[in-house]
Amino acid sequence: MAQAIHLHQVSPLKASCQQCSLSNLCLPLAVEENDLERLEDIVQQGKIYNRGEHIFDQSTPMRSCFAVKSGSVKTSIITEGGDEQVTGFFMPGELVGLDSMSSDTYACTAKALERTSVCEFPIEKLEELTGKLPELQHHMYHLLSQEIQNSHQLAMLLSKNTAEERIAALLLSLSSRFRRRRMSPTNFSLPMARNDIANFLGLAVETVSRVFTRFQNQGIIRARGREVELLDVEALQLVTRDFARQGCQ
Amino acid sequence: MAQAIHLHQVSPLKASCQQCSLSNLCLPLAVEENDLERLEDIVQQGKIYNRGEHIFDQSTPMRSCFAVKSGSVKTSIITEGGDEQVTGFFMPGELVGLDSMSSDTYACTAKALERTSVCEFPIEKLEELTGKLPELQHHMYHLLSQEIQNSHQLAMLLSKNTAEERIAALLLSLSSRFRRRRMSPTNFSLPMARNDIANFLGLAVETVSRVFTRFQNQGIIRARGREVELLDVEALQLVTRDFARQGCQ
DNA sequence: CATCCGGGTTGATCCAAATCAAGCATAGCA
DNA sequence: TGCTATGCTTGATTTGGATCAACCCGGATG
Repeated sequence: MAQAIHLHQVSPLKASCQQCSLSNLCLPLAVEENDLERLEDIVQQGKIYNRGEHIFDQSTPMRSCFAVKSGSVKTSIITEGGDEQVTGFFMPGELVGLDSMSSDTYACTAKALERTSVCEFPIEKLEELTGKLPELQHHMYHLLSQEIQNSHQLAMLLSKNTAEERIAALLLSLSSRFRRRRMSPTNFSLPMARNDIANFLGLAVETVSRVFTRFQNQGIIRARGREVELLDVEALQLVTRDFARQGCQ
Repeated sequence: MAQAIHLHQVSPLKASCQQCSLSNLCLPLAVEENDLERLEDIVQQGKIYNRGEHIFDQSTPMRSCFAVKSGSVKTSIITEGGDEQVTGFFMPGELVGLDSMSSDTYACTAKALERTSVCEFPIEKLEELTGKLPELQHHMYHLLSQEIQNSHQLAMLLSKNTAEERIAALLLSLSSRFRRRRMSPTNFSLPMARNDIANFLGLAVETVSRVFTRFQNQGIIRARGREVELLDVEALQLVTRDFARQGCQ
């Protein structure tokens, strides 16, 4: 292990949540400054995964959840039939594996969409720590419930909205997540393939492609491969809202 | 300690999880016998709601989550446009409100589908207690993650499955939940209207109706209004294909 | 008792998106 | 340099379920 080489040095494996630029998005935000090292004690920081590598696999023993440090992660369920259902995309500062929290085995597979580094939180130690730090416990509950809400939101998108609305919603979601990280909310590169977008949104790849070009022709976005520029955010928001309004007619 | 007043009486408000027939499905299952009264201390038991009454409302301050004691509950999100999206049905022994856990306001509205009694767990006290009882905390995490998984399953159903598969899956889910309660898994009455089923599964009412009669003509079920009899469970499982999961515990 | 009304069923028509089918661009590789 | 694989786009055709429309039934109401 290349990492072992570094061990006798200035302990690069010892996490330093304080210095992490994501500390205001990630778990540290819920921890008092003087308790922070207790969190740092249980974290294993800096694991790197290459594009396509699995961080954990569905049905294997659940040991940890993971915070994305850089890169991005896709989670998906594989059915017995071999069908894949993408259940989420995770960006820096976000926690992966919450859907398997306190389960015996992972409920989904997590795969790096690009070169990705993560911080690992062993579940036993995390549970133990949340028992001692009410703020952290509160935050964990909040994250978990948030995840449920997200999923309900997705279900709503899938059951009630058109292809255009779904894609507009995804673009806006990504946009706001980039903004949170102080990156451009209008000019970013999609971490995932069209295929993954289609799967996630319950569409055929062809439909995703068509909607992208339609948006482009309308001057709402500009897209070249995975590079995307949102030219008219208002229009995108309008697309997602129009449908909600139709209920009134 | 106000509850102590009632203790020498017949204690109508004092919860008695021990005697509750659902204790092996509900929160008490995670609590040691000698800690049980700490759980009982924070519960407000026996609230009754009539058909159609709201247990809590979306966007109002989140105070408690609720265990269904008898009857059944429907949760739904209302969009700005007035659209309703049913997010779940809850039966005795199940916890409602987890999607709003540790949020400021409720993320959905919970409505009694019939005359329903619930036990109320004030969220602050519950959080405090889970900090002291690791088993209970573990169970809460488990319930929350389970809820995420259920929602992912629903998303998959909505994005990949046909009308017949969705309805078969719902019937099987209800069936297994009745079985857990030691009730007939093949002969029960639906707590919800066709309308709610349609909304929940992302279908039109007409489609739901058609599928029911189709199943009936195929001899898979017998349905008269809300009364349902599953005549051929194997056939139903076959319809759902790789969607055989969804069992709990 | 007639009426009304919400919930449920059934039939006819239409449409958004899936599917089928090519073709194109880029990257990795021998 | 060409070959293959992979991802993306575009066009033609098909289809599952939505929508529109009518009707039925049973229980509540005046």
